[in-house]
Amino acid sequence: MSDGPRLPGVEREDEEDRIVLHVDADCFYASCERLREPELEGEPVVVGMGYEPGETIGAVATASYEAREFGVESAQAISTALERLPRRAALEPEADDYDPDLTREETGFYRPVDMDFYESVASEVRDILHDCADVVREVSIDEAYLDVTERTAWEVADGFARHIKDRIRREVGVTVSVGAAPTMSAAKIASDFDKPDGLTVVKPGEVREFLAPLEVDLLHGVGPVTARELREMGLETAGEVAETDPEPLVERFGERGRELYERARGEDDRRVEPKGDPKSFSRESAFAEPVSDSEPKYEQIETLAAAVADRAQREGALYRTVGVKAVTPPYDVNTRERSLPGPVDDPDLVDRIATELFAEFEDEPVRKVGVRVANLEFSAADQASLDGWDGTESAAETGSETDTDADTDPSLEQSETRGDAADDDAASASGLEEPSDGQASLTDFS
DNA sequence: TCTGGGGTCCTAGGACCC
DNA sequence: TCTGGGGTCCTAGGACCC
Repeated sequence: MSDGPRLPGVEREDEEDRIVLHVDADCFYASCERLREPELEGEPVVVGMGYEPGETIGAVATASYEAREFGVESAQAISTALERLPRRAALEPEADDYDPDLTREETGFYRPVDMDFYESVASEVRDILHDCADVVREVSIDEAYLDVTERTAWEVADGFARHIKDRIRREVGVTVSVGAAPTMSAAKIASDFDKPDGLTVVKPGEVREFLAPLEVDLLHGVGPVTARELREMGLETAGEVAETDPEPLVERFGERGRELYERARGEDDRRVEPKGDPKSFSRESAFAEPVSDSEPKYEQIETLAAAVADRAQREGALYRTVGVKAVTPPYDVNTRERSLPGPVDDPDLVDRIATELFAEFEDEPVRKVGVRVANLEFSAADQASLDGWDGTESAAETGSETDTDADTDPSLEQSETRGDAADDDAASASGLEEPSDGQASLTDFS
């Protein structure tokens, strides 16, 4: 990095010359399905979340480009997708949805999401990315930023990106689109510019020009709401945003407005950094139709609470906040949450708090419920070493069914920390956290 | 688009503290 | 008893992303 003397007054040396790649797999889930079912090559493929073969419930997670031609879109209800693109199986007379008028050409293949499989494919892609860059930020299962400043130069950046694309295609069998630019935000847009199997290089000095003609909603962070408001302000393209007076933007959108203005001008000084620890874990699930009875709702809450707590345990996370979500018709999202005085790892507590928080909605029609833990702390390593005197590694190994007895695992031990508390929840699970309010009683660890 | 699931970040008001 | 200003934490909601 510091290869050579720096002229006084010429700072931002390292801001000038980053080479950032954004690598984005093309309709990743559908590509994965084709890996194990090569017959799907060239055919319309729809991967549905919550979809079961033969059913019409769920939503489109990914549609192959062939399927998109029929108007099938991501996030669409499967029922809608099926109207636009019936499934190939409907050609068979014995199928429930058999339709004698259908032709092969107007049908496609529907598959349920199989995250475990996609994860295994993604990890092969990841290995290649880490092999090709010093810093990789994984954004999602099918998307990552790479800082390749030390690996290539602008003159040959397209060859370098091509090399990565080729390796992934050869070694894994899926195609990716790559954008190269001096900033993360421009690289992101560049990777989207020429999908699928695209490669777009935007060199320093070309960023403004590249962005200028793009519609505002192509900017990262501009969704339907912001796009509409920008249009109301007379701003249709990134170029128009770049040239406008930023003050009204800041007034209307706050900090985001400033960011929007800068990104439209190609200004983005974020470094590519590895992703840090997660901030929250959540699980949610929708009912087939709004449910008014309290029973099934509480049952779901309990299931989700257990799943979330289990996830946190497996990941070695303590949490200080437990929350629930209740989506009521037509589509009102209600959230409730409660924070504890200290971080805990306590599945029973998650269940109890979630149940209490949800009570408010027990008589209302609810179409979707969720449970969340947040304010996470990852002290698993410390905890293992401190708790480890008894040889057990962590609470993760103990089934929550069996360890109602706090003695079985010190990390689950609870202590009263507040006389007043309507929540005797007010407990800290480990002696690791020195409670800021100087609660005693947690020091009885040794 | 009548709506699936898992996340992130920002904002705004109120409580509480100094 | 009235009153200032600043900071932090908590909660609820909203927009957005994949």
